[in-house]
Amino acid sequence: MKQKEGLMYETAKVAVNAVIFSIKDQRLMVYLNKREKEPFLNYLELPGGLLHPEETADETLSRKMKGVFGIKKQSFWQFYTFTDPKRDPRNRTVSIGYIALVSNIKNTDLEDFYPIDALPKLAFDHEKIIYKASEFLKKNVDNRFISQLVPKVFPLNDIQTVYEVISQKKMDNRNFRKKILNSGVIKKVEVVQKNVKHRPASLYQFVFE
Amino acid sequence: MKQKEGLMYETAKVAVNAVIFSIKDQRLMVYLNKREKEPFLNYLELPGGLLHPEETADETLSRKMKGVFGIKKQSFWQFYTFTDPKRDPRNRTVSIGYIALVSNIKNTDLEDFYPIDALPKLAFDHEKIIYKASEFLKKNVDNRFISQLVPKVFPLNDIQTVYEVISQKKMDNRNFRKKILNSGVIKKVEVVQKNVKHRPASLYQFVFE
DNA sequence: GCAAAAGTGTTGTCATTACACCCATGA
DNA sequence: TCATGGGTGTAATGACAACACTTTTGC
Repeated sequence: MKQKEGLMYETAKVAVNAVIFSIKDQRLMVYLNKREKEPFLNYLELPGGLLHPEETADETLSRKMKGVFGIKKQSFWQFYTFTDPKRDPRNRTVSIGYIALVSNIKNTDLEDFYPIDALPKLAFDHEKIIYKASEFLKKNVDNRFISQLVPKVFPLNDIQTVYEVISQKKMDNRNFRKKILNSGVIKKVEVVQKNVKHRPASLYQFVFE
Repeated sequence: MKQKEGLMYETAKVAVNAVIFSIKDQRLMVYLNKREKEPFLNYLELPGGLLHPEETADETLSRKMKGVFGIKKQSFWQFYTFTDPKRDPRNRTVSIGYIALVSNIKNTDLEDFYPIDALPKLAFDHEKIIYKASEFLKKNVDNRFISQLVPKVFPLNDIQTVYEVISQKKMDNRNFRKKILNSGVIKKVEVVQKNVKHRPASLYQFVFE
């Protein structure tokens, strides 16, 4: 139960990795970059990076996410730390995993999102990190998360789709509407959809203080 | 979004710390040791230690917990990683926090458990770690956790107390019994309490496969 | 008028809450 | 016989599930 100091203890690099989820065409997507150097040259990988000397992991993530999809401080969550001694073949690196959720994907970024149910082989242990992240997400389906995955205003049916994709089950449309409207977490706004080739939907927004 | 390699990145020591909870006299208790060296000489601290070169954090924790309260592999959970650059005044150390739950405290160990609502000043950031751990516990009240906090067989009312202490609210005794019995997670065993100076209680056990 | 998605109510079942008294034992 | 915790039932309320058709728009 006591610690011994000594030469037997190594040090490690400490990294953060962000699993940035979004939803497109009723599929859960994750943001990946192509590696441009060894190891794992040309493999896809999660964004991330090493902690600077004076930074907390949250600060590292903020820095790395600056300007990316408008991800702000309150919209990411630490979910697990990966410590397999062989996870980086170069030297020992532990990775602190974060989840972030984004809604408004610019068209230029769209090609960097991949459906999580059909990923190729990724760099390092990033498949494992993504798997653990989606388990976490599913286990914590909650309006705070959901609200990150839709734009500021949205039709009710869109948010139902988000619930369905994350929880991986279909819901009854009437029951869903009753429940979310009675819960008081969303309210109607005074504009409606335009330029859709069907009946325009009323739009809603979350009412978090 | 891309990583740059270079001298600007430091390395860090990586530690685990275990927040070992138990319940005594309807209070949530945590296991602490007295530090026998600087820094924080004579302050109380959480048990833990540094990762060895070939270990995952889980393995480090298993090693440290070997023989301690009979804590086995399946009975601890990683909950958060602490990365404040100043959390250890000697050198940079990140700490991966784990929760463990124990029920059978031997009398000789009793004095090492402290009620979490009246802790003195602790070593390092261990107060913060304990706070975060109890938040996690409260948010994840669940039979898998609860079953770790009671002996193999127990009276129904004991387990109600455990629920009450963790969720921090009182429950109605009749409703609690109905609910837990209907849920099918516990079953009666064929012995009853003895040597109590009141009506002896029937005893139950969890029925996890 | 057709395609496409939006929107709407009722009923049955089940889970949750509130609530107060008698029982079995040891001292 | 008293103190201590163990053990029990019923009624009201609220949440959730199942279920099918009409509405509004663009083309």
